[in-house]
Amino acid sequence: MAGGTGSSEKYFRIWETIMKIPHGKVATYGQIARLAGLGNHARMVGYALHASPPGINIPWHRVINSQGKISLSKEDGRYDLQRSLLEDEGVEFIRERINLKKYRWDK
DNA sequence: CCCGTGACGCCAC
DNA sequence: AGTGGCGCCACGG
Repeated sequence: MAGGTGSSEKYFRIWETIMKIPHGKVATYGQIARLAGLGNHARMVGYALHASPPGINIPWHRVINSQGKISLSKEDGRYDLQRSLLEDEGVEFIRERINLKKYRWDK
C-alpha cells in the first residue's frame, strides 16, 4: 500500500485507541492523541469524535479534558449523558471534576 | 484558496 | 482559581 495517507485512517486510529480504554477508567484528549500517534494534537481527537459515524460502538464518554472535566457545554444534552455513563461505571465526580490521579487510564 | 470554527492544551497574568 | 491568548490541525462555506 503506497502511503496510507487517509484522514479516515487517522480517525480510525483514534477510535481504536478510545475503544481500548478500560471500563471505569477515563483518558484525556491529549492522551488519546499521543497513543494514537498524532502527537499532542488533542483537538484532532475531539474532532474525530464529533465526526464519528452514528452506530459505531466506542466509549466516547471516557474521554475528558486535561482538567478532568467534561469538555461539552452543560447546555448540551450530551453533557449529562456522559456524566451519567461515567458514574454508572463507578467514576466519581467532585463538583464537575474527575480525579485523574484515581481514574486516569494508566497508559 | 482564504476564513471562521472547534468534544483541546499550555502558559501568562 | 478564573480569564484571556496563542498554537495546531482538519473541515465546511
